[in-house]
Amino acid sequence: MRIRGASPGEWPATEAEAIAAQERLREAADLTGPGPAPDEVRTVAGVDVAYADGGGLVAAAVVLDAATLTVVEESVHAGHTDFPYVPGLLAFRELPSVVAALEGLTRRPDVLVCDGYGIAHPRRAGLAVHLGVLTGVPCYGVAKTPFLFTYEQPGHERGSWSPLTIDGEQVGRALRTRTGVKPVFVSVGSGIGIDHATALTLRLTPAYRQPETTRRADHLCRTRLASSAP
DNA sequence: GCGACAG
DNA sequence: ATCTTGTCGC
Repeated sequence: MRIRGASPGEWPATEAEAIAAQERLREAADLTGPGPAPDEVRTVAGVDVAYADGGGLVAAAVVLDAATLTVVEESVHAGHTDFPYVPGLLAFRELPSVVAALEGLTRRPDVLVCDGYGIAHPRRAGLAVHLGVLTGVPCYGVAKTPFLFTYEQPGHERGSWSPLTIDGEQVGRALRTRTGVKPVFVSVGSGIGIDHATALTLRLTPAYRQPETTRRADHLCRTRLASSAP
């Protein structure tokens, strides 16, 4: 898929620049409307990155058929990053390689699912917001561990959820994807509402806590990194 | 004031 | 994220 505006020319080099860029980005997010309903979603793409020592990395994008959860297409990109991991600035570390992996796809998926957060973020500009704005593809995030918000434990049953709150504002949901298993944290990025994001996530989790999209992408980049290690 | 903090 | 042994359960 082709991605516009991914020019590395004005990529932030410092934390201050990155934070300023996020303040502007949050204005660009499309947080209106429900976005595509699960039944309208034909293909879903998952993205993930695996890191080596010294900045080496492999990014992967995997497109699944939303109905059968079958792999339709895969793309990997081996590269590196100089941006360190800083809580709140994950996007600047992962985005360039993720975009490169997405550009290797021949199709434009209907929805994008990534690791980490969307608006459940200190500046409402998590990785899913960046990706959604940059690609124009409806995008949301599914994270495994809590970040900067408060929430009540959702019900024990698969499908139950509770709101994620920052200063009284709802920024996502703690969603139980498997009965009796720790919840995941869903927050929208751009182009899709939390209801459809929640419903789609449940369709993507027939057997495991994490969405199949994430599992496939994780396995792909991890395997590729291992087989290319020194 | 200090620490914690998606991956 | 990554580094790691054994262990419980289907």
